[in-house]
Amino acid sequence: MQSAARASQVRRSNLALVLDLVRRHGPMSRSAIVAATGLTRSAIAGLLGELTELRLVVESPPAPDGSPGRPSPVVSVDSQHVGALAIEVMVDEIAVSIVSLDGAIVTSIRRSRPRRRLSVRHTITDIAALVERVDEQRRSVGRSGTPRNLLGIGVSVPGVVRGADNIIVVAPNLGWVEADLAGPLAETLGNGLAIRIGNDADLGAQAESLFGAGVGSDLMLFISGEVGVGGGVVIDGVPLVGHSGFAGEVGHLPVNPDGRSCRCGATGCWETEVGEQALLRRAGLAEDGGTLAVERFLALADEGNPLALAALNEEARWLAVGLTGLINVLDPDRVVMAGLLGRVLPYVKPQLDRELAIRRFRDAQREIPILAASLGAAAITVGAAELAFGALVDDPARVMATVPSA
Amino acid sequence: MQSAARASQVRRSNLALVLDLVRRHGPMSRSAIVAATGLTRSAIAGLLGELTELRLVVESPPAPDGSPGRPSPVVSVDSQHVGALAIEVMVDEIAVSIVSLDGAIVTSIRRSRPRRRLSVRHTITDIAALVERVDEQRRSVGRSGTPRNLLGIGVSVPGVVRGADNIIVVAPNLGWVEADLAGPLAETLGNGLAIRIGNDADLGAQAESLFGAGVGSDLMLFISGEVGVGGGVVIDGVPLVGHSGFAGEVGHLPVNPDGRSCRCGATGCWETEVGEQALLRRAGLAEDGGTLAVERFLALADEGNPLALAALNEEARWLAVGLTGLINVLDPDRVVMAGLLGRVLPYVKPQLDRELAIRRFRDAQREIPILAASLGAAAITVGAAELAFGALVDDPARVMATVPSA
DNA sequence: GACGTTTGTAGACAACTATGACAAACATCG
DNA sequence: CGATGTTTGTCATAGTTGTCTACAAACGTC
Repeated sequence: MQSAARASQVRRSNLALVLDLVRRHGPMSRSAIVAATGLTRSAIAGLLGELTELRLVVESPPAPDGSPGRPSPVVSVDSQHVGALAIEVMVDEIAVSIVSLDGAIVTSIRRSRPRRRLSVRHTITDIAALVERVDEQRRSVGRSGTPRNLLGIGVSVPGVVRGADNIIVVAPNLGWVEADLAGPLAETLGNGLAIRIGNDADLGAQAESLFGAGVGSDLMLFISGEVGVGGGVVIDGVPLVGHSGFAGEVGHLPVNPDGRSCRCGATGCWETEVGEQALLRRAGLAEDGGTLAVERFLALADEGNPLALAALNEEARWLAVGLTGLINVLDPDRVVMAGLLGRVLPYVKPQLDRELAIRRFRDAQREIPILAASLGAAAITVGAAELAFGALVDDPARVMATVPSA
Repeated sequence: MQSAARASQVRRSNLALVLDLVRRHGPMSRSAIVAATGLTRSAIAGLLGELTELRLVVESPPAPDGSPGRPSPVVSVDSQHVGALAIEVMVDEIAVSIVSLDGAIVTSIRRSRPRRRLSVRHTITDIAALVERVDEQRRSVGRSGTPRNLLGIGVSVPGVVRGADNIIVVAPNLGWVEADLAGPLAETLGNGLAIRIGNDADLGAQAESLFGAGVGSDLMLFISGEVGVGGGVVIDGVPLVGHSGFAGEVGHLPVNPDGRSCRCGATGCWETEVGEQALLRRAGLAEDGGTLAVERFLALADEGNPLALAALNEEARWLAVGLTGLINVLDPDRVVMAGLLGRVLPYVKPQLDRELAIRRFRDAQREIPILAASLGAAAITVGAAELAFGALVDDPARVMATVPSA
């Protein structure tokens, strides 16, 4: 049940509303905020005063734009005061970044790692080392663009994460089952920052929804094809989490009962038909070739290699099958494809559109835009940081009360 | 974007909250409302005073229950003052009912109709005649349980409805395409009541969520198998409508690329594998046998007829395939099956559970309850009425201002 | 019948936004 | 260049709402 509204919640809600608006929209004039929110000038003045005092936004002197009337000062997100630590755990790499409140990646360090260091314990050690280096950079003088305070830590993981207790239920490519990363990591880092874990595709989805190809969408379906195929659904800017935090696992949509058996134990999952390995296999390349093989494949496709084109044909067919189901169930206003799927989209788009037109039975007039993600690899970084910013956007005053030099 | 909070919206929100609570929970003591909402006794007193004045709830004298302390009066929904007209358009039948605010069906008239009267024009004529009769009953003296004011009209249709303009995009079994039922119907009835149209499965889903097997769910997946297979998703009591109002069309989830071609033009839709016709066909009965054949089939299954049991086996298999996908994408806390699927559920449940356990790859510990709907045919009636009550639960004061004898 | 407990009521209080008047900052026009 | 009209920020005031506190009412228990 939604909780009851109190008078004080109004302030909290409006504070969050304005902050969220400026974050999504980017720098905007004070009067534009008045227009967008419907609140009065006095109310906005009060809210912006508080947000400025909390050092979450800054007001710049107005820039006369040639229209009559007194010009309105421009409000932007303050990128100097608070930021978040974004940690990305991938199969062959670990990355630690600092993201400022406006969604900019300020610092980022990536380090590849051998397959034998995939355990949770090794991962934590490696993360701690990178965090140390990033923190040095942050503290070092001369770097002025860096936020002075970290609000929290967001971790992206290629696996299923239970929202309730931050436990990684299963991460097939890492070989993790019911793994607790957040607890030991917090202990190791020992900086008291709150840690939240999220599924990489879900985080990418939220980032694209906030700052990328999903801006303005009321129901975005996000599909990310990396080694596996993941997905996320964002409704009016709010990620669909599901009952246990598992929503969006589109990779294991059954599409082909006669298909190959999947890592998950089932048969004919979407992932086994449209994932990286399927694409490489059909093109006659090594299934486990990784990034190199993918680049090779894309080059072949550019050259018009028949085997590669045939593989893309199959890809389009199976993409259409899965997308049809998802579109029928969710009725999104757009589909955003990221990772490998975003890269092959230009090649498969025409056939994909044709197949979708055949398979979707109603309202064929309206074509659902299928777009490539626009943030690239940054999406997951920004999305992970959003895990830490979430509390802030929910209740700015409460969170900032815990920051030292507020 | 969510709109800004104002002081007056607090009142509106809390008024709606309390009304919604009492509607969902049923009669409850005033102190229970205080506990459930977290508001103070004074605040609840004010809100209940207003709701009582609006004649939406009634307070009965407290019934001492043996516990110490002053007993609290019992608050229940006032079923006497406002109601809604629920109209169900089905293939072989039309029904018009009056539903009171507490979700009780007060009056209901059903009339079967021949296949040749399926056109929109005929449908409107038939509805008007039934509404006339229902209205007579309502006005007739002696019927004291009937609400004195109708707030609006909700219409359930077995087809895809575009939320924005109330247009029935397509209703395959009625042969309708881009049909406007609401406009002409409003003109014919001429009573000025607002008409809203909804998909039958969506409405059933909402009703089950409010008063049936979905009570207390945070993400319910509802699947209704009548002639076709429809579905609905209800998140925290709010139906998922999608961008255009099409969400929940699970019947056309592609599950079998080698399957039969579907009415929708695609191939291997879930509906063609688990729908009524598939079940009858596999049992060796006439596909188009309708209700009679279904009853025959269930009788055969009860007797242990091998062909019927084999058909149920196949049914369970394909149910599992579709459900796996939906569960992976949506992560519901329960699945509610209605119509024919609800009736065959007891037969297929064991095998369905086994197949789901194999196919679902993670968190296998937690079994997702699969329940039969508990409202039966009443679900759609109640759900249709909810289309009319929706505005009330959203902003009670505004809506009641338009009711005459408020 | 006294006591403790729970609950409804009433008034003072605090928090918030709305309203309206006024001053400041701009463009335009003569 | 100055007068005029427009837009905007600021300030004090008013209105609405829920909270808090004290008190009375209604119950069970001893």
